[in-house]
Amino acid sequence: MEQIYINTAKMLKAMSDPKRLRIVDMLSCGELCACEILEEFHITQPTLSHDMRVLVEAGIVMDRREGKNIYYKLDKETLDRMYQTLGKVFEDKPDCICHKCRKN
Amino acid sequence: MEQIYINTAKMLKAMSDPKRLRIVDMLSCGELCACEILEEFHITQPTLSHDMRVLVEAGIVMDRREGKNIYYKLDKETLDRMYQTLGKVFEDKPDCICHKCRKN
DNA sequence: ATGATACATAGAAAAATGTCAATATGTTTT
DNA sequence: AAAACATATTGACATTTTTCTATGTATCAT
Repeated sequence: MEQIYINTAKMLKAMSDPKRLRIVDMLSCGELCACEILEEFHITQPTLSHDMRVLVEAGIVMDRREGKNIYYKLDKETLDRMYQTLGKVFEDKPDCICHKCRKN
Repeated sequence: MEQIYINTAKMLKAMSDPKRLRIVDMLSCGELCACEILEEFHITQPTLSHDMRVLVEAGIVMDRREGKNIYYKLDKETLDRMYQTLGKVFEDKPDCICHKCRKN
């Protein structure tokens, strides 16, 4: 399987949970620390910590420590690339496998 | 959790598997029957059948029977709406929760 | 009708995921 | 140094997902 599908699928998977998708939405306009995010959900702190790690490892979110807090923000460049890639996946393409099939 | 996140997350989840994402890519330029898709993967027929059902149930793909074959194609309208929604999730928004947090 | 072809369903096993309570780590405050 | 605070890690358990083999169903060809 080509790497592009693997990478993109990993990011999609990270956002394929309603609460993680909402977290991305919350982060889309700026940084938030874990405690601010936690307030919006009925989950325990370790659960959020795990969810944030999923987003960070997918490359969607970046984290930094400031004193006691960890601040999270979107990696807009990565997210943008992913969005563009996804657009291409949805688009018609002249070299698509289905055209090969149709020749038979 | 708001329905928009639930619906969108469900579609993302359906595409969060590399092979299913590739199937969407293959379908982006036209219809294909199950056997044509199957040729491109090293999976059994029941596995593909299951994957296609995931895509259909997410609303991403439509199916129809023609003789012995089942043809699959993308539901472009649904996919387009999802893509637009995702774009809005990634965008900065004036009414974002993070602005509320920042006021405190 | 029979057999062949294309796909779906059922059942099962292994792997991944989601979630929690308990505890550890790093940072600030006192 | 001790306490308090914010977050991470560990270990456990339940649920979901992935994938297979075996079997069922629908359609076509003979």
